[in-house]
Amino acid sequence: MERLPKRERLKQLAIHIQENPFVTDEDVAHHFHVSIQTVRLDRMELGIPELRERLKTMAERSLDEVRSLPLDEVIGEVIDLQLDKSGISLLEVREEHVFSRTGIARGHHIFAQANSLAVAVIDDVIALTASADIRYLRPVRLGEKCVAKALVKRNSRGNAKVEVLTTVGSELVFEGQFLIHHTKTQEKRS
Amino acid sequence: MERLPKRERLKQLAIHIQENPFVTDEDVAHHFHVSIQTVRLDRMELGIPELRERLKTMAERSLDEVRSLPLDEVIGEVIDLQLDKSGISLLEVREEHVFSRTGIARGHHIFAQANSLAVAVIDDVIALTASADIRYLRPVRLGEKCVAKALVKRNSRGNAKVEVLTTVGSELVFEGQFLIHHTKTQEKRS
DNA sequence: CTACTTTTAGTACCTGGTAATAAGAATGGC
DNA sequence: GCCATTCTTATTACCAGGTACTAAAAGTAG
Repeated sequence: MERLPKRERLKQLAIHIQENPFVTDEDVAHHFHVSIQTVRLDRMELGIPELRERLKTMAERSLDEVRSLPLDEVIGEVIDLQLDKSGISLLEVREEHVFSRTGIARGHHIFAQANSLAVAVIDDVIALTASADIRYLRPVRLGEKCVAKALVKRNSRGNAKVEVLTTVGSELVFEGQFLIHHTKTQEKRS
Repeated sequence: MERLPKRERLKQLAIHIQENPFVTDEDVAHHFHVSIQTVRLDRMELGIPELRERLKTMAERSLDEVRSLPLDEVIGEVIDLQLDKSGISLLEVREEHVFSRTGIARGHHIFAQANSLAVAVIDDVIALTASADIRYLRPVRLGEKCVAKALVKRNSRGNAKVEVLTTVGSELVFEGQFLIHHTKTQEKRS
């Protein structure tokens, strides 16, 4: 590739990175026959984030689809729902939830119940789990009934903190603190 | 969180990272009340990659879905297709392909035509673009007809290199070298 | 030629690691 | 209790892929 005038190079560079988002500044520099410093200046000028930031954004995008659950996809049965306040759901552990040998429920099913309830309890069209701090206290077995109780601890604009406690009988088996990002509208279901 | 015996910590740590893939070793160390070195030893032992590797994998997963195009979603009209050899497609630039003011086609439509043809020309059930080295030579305008010609330059097991040249009339407007990953089967369409 | 713009290079620092080494602490068996 | 083993922690050197800043060199236009 021949060297381009700056304006043309900026244009081509933006396209190049857009279509090769895994590319390093060094690779771009080789491609356009300029120094790495020039590439970085160009990227700044174009407002294109560095490779690691781009990867992070793409990774987040990848997770968004997994985590965004409409109400009708809450894991378990919704027993009670007080939007922006609290909720309760029930999950009976069945064959497909457990490791085949041990009869112990796989952690991610327990998490899924809690996570989906945490999202569902937020009164907004779009609500996503941004982060979670969770704890498993006891294995859950085939046939046991998990009662997840969600409590909205805090709900500022765009961010909500939801605590979910899951019990079997009176015994606590799982607890989680979920940070939920949501759009700032206050009406999800009329 | 109380300190856990190693076996229990390994188990919990695996779950924690799985469900919080954006978490740093430092955060994990705080969470489990152990040193960062211990977390790293644990991660190694569990075979869990470092944060940046995880992000990269997730980002790649994010792109996979975008890039995988079945034949019936090739952008433009397939004129000729010699599997594992060559292909030709035609794209007429319409209103929805252009910037509203300038009548110039947005680059990514041109790319999409080429990319989808490059993927389609590979005789395999699953073929994905791994990387591309492309060049726009001339803007393409509303109403112009882009003829993309793909030529398979090399096709070893799992990897193929496909060159795509796009012309308007006899004028070259775009060229690209695509590296296509594919599963190693040799029969996509019987 | 001169003023301005662009490019290049170098330095210091950042983040989030890996790898290797070694000492300290904890644990279990005799 | 002692000793061997395992686990934990810390330190050092290094890596990759940057940002931020400074300054000199090169290029461009009037």
